[in-house]
Amino acid sequence: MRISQLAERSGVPVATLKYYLREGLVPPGEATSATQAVYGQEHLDRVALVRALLGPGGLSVARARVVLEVVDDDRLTVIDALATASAQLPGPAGDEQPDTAAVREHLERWGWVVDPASPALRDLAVALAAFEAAGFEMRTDYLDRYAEAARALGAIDVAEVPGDSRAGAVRHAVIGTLLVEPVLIALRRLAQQDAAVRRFC
Amino acid sequence: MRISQLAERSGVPVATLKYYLREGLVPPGEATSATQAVYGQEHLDRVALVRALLGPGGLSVARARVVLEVVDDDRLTVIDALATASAQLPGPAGDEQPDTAAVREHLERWGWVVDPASPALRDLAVALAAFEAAGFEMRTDYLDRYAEAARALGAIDVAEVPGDSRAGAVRHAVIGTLLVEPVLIALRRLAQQDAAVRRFC
DNA sequence: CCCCTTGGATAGTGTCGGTATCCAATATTG
DNA sequence: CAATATTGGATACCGACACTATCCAAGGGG
Repeated sequence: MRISQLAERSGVPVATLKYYLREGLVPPGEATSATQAVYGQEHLDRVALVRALLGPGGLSVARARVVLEVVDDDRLTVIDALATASAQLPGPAGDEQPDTAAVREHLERWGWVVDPASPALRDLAVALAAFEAAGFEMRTDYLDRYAEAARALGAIDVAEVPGDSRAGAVRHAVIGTLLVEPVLIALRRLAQQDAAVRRFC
Repeated sequence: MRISQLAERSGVPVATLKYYLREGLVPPGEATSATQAVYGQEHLDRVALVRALLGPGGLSVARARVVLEVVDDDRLTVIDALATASAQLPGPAGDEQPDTAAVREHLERWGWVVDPASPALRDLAVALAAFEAAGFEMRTDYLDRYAEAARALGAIDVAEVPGDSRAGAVRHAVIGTLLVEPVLIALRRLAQQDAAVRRFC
């Protein structure tokens, strides 16, 4: 199909598709001449993925490009791809360099094995600092119960990753991690409402 | 204290404080003359809260203003305040009006009681739609396990809300909901890493 | 043959947080 | 009391970002 058809089927304006092509979020179509290219189902899928990453996923164009490059790179192992990509996932804003000692202590208590350079470590430290800066106290037993729930979630997710193909595994792990986050947030808010109704009504 | 001291102690530039005052995120200080006002500890706390909402909380200035108005409004019940405020919390982007029938079916299966008009309901439907639009399948048993974990989280949170003062309860419920989200996201990513290491290494 | 679409480049738009500047009124200090 | 500094308030400006519009020459289809 040509770009106008790609625009029509994906629901994304031609000008925006050109922008995505320019930014490297969508691979170029197969050129049939200097001013013509054809696009296939793969491009349609890719555009849908890009829209999901930029919209609900909350990624900027620059971060989405890096994530997609990682997903596309066949040389990386699943672990490496996950680590590289997760560094691009949106975390708490700011470029502070928080003290992660307390966080690493928690992880040790839970028996979690993670890369000490992981950006999620920093994200957690920043998130906890922001919580306390806003005037709340993060109690250890509260955090421990949260960690236990998170451990269950992580186990579910990793069990879900297909083991047969590297590309499929990376794609599922990276994109799944990101796009399930809004699902989890919405579920938690609904669960809070249910619990609040039971307690206060 | 005067505005320059407020700026110094909070670490926020004077120009930005003026911006927050203009936008109604921070209440005006007590005017002592036409060109002078004094600020107290309450303002310092408020500025810290605003920074947390705008930064890690991910709220826009406009949404933060509504959330703060709700928290400040003594006439609302805890449930009403939670509902009003949670409508301002950042959900998946976009202004689509998704079909929530499937989501309400899930809730019924889980036995959750929530306001059918809740924005979180819409957020969940949008998040699930985005996940599927990106080419993934959301299996019922996967979602069920996520819901079970979310239920545990919601119960923890609501048990945490102080029952003695309305203002404290609303503040804790609204702000706590929001600021714990980045903590949960970071915990999940760390848990995934741990689980991935155990599976793939 | 001739108009239409295309790829490619470039410039413009709207929003949004945040800054910078200016001003007259008022404190503070010597 | 006078010189200097600070303030509140208004307004203009800024840079980042995700598009969006325009223009152009080169093909392609009828």
